[in-house]
Amino acid sequence: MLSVFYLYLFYMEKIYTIKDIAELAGVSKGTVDRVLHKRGKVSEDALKKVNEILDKIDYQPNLMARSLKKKQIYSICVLIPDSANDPYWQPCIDGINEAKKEFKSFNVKIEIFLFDATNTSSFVETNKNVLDTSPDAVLLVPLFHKEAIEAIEIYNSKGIISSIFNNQLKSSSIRSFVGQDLFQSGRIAARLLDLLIKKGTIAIIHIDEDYENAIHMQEKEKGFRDYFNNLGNTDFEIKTFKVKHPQFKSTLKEFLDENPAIEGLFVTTSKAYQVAKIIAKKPEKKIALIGYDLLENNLEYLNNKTIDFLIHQNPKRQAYLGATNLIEHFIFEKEISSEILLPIDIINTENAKDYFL
Amino acid sequence: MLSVFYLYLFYMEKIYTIKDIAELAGVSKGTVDRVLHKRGKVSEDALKKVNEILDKIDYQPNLMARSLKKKQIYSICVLIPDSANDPYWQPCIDGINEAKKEFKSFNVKIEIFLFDATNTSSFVETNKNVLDTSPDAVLLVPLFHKEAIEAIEIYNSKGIISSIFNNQLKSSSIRSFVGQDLFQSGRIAARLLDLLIKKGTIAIIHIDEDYENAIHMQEKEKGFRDYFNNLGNTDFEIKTFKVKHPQFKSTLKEFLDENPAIEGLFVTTSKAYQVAKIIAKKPEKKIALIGYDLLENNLEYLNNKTIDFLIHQNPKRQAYLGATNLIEHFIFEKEISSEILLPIDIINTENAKDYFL
DNA sequence: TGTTAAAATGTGCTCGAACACATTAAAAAT
DNA sequence: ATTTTTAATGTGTTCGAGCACATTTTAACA
Repeated sequence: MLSVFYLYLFYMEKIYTIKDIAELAGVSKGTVDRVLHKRGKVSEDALKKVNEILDKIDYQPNLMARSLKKKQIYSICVLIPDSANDPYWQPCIDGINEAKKEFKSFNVKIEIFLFDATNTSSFVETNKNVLDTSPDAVLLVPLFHKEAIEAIEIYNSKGIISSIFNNQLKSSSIRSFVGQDLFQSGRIAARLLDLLIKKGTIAIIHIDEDYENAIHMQEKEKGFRDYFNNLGNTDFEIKTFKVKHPQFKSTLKEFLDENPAIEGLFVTTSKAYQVAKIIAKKPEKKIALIGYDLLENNLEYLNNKTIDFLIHQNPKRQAYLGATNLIEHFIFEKEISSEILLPIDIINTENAKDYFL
Repeated sequence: MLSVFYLYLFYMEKIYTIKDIAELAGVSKGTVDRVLHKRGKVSEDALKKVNEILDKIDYQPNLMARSLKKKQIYSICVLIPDSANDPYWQPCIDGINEAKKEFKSFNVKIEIFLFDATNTSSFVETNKNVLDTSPDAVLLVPLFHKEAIEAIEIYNSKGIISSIFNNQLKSSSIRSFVGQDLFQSGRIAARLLDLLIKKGTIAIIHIDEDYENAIHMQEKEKGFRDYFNNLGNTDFEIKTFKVKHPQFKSTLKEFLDENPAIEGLFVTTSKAYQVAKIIAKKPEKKIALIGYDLLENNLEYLNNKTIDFLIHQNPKRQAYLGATNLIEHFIFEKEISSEILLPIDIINTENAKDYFL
């Protein structure tokens, strides 16, 4: 019964055009256009008549017609670390290419610029190259704090929109950040270990890279400790272990030998496989291990159950959303979301392959 | 150096129009149009000339212009169970509305039809109503096997595209399915329990509803058992416990009392909270509990740690992807993906809120 | 060869928004 | 009162694809 009425409304929902408004207001479409775009040269009388109509109806400009007319091509440059040095970044490139493909028939050009993640000057240089193309927006991974801020300030002064993803960075010149809540991410790891083991020592392992991971690791540790602090008195002891790459193997072995009570490990970077390699050789005792990112190496140890869980930072989706946020701003005049926080995916042996979309 | 060359290519990448092709081939745009749309009435000579050009260039029709011209409004009807009876379905409605909003400026009208999940004839009736609007496509949750097949056959005979989501259903008339791999979903639950407990009895609990969950539950059980079978000889014993709603409480209590060795429970439907309510009253022993879906009730018991993990079936995204798959077919002429399997999200206390996007 | 039918090709308008340009009305200056 | 200036309003073209219709070319037949 009622559905007939709704059906009626459904089909009645008129889509108004500028011409419709002009006729309703008794003016020409030129005048309506001037009102809509506040171009002036409209008498008070005409302005009132048009606004009265606009108040009454819900005018939605036809975006097809608009972007057909506006021949402007928006250009977006994306700066990502070269995946040759670190496979973590490959999904980002895939994500950008997906966005590119999806919007290929629209007036946007997206270009990827790769830089060397181990080399600050490569980052600076690449930003210079990007600037030379004078794009409308830049999406970048701000690996190098100081240099990123500098680059973003320059973009901002030239009216170029900058968005970042993967790494958080505070600056009023940044229009958008896409990433994860790292504090929460640490809490998730803590909750998982809390379920896996009941007592003993847990170590937070920071494997530092050549480039800046400090903020990442600190936030994760804070969240991790926060979880156990809020638990109240438990049978857990939590230690932090920092290590740089070269002497990594021997020092970690030492650390484990010195702390026989260790029952669980939380590796705050994507290098859990390096830890797994070591503890896999100690089959006398199963140590719970949690790490980050679906790298080949990590998956290998996940599948042989040396790693219990991996936390997925979803770099592909981060890059994709960073790009589409900008694209949709340009072609659909959407607001740019200032912060997009992705869900933090928990991965085990069985759902790992699902996340390679 | 090299980048200058790429830059050049980048800006040179010409976007061809039908007019361009016509000029290049030395024919009129009408002829090009006939070739592109295989409308016939083209001489072999002209066909060859146009195809030669088309082979050389990468012609991408301007979708703005196309959808501006084609005033046809595609209509898609979506059939979802009413969330008044089962809150599981509310996110589906949200997902459809999101798709609706996203594509509101395009020539698509999406209408949601709700039916009563506990009532077969409501489903049949709603399908009749949908048929009366003669839509271009139907997206439905095929809760009732036989009736769904029948409805889909009718749609097919009228040239209406049908897609399904949430429940798998085999029929050659179905163009698309969006859902999860339920077998794998069972394996994930198994892996989680394998990590939570080392030995003892594990029960698979099927809480049957009035409507058809049978295939769902069977597949999940198969996957669950498959995981443990492949583990080889373990200290686990796996039991299955089926129960219908009315006598639920007492029979489950009985079952637990009769099986004191039970260490873990896997509830194959979204009713884990009902089990949690019972075991929460037995604090003398922590029983590991895994269930499905982020319902209010489930989250409550997840947060007080009676439920250890929930598996997220992502109904919102299922509905959203089901809709966009069809929408993009109509407006961008994309191929309809015949099967979209969503990742199976593992939820604990800490990442639960992330999944309410 | 001339006439007609059929096939092939080309032309021109439309969709809605944007904007340049033409036209008209009102105000200011002579 | 008439011209000039300025403000206000209207008209018409463009974007690219799609399609109806007009026109031309070729084939068929008397």
